[in-house]
Amino acid sequence: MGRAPCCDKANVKKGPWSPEEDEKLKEYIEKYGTGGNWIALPQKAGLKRCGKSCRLRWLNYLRPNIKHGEFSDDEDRIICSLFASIGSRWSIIAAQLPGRTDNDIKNYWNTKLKKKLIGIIPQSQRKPHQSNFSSMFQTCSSSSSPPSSFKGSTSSYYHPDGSSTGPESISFSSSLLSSSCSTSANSLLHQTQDSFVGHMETYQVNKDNLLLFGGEASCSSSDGSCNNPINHGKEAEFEFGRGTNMNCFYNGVEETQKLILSNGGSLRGWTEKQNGPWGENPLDYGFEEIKQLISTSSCNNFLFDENKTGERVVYY
DNA sequence: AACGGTTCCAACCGCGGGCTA
DNA sequence: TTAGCCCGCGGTTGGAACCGT
Repeated sequence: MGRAPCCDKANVKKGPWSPEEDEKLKEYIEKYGTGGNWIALPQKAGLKRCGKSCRLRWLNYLRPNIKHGEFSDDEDRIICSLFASIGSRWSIIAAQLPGRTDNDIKNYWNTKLKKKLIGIIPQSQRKPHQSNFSSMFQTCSSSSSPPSSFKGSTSSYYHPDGSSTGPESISFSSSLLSSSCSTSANSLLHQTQDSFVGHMETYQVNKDNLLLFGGEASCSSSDGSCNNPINHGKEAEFEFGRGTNMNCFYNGVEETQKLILSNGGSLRGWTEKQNGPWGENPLDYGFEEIKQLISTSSCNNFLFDENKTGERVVYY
């Protein structure tokens, strides 16, 4: 059973916006704001448009400080590295590029940037698709030697049938420490992804506000954030992906935490979500393939060095 | 100039998730 | 707990603009 339509489709205008409609919408929002209700807005503003259409028009075109036109090399690099890091999460990528909208970036990627990358290396040099645990972490070519806290260990893995294996060890790439990454790479170390779920036995927050796994604390997450991480002594449910940070909430205030697995830190229950952004091709070219293209292209400030990362792959 | 193919981007669509009653 | 509502996201599409012949 499908959901009810958001508006009366027979009585709403579709297609390109006229300057008059733009003016009406802009004027209304500048005067009254959105009121937190896009569905009711078009009627109040005297527009025969769907609320979603109004929202899109405002966000992608009318709102102040929207940047149109050519993307700079820096923006290209950020998009490349973020795509390699988190896939087609356009809203997250857009958040790193002031003035750009997710739609803009999506279009730019699909029409230009991807082709640019694909044109860079010949087909014969491209690897077949693969899904690799290590791909969840970005590495930096400029990194210094990794500190001891780069290695984590798992107490066990569990499977959908309830069985478990282990212990196993996982080593993580040096990019887990943002200090070893380039400035541009740092800018993308922001958003946690949701394609790996797991269970962290313990962690702690050190004086530098870094989350150190292997200490005493707890973290709970189902969406890439963890709640009440300050509570100690409990195991932590978490979910995170290719980002290196976890978004946590302290008394309702979101903070981004850098994620470091320390020696003795305990991970268990790694599962890779089926049909997640890493399990399927985000575009005609697979994520891994695009990533490889990026790693061998002009975006190579953000190299993915598979040799420095763990090789453990856990599948259903 | 005319035509057909391609590119680009604004806009649409459906879905998932959060919120609330 | 559940159902309804809305928002925001990512994928897709339609058509205008552009380009080559």
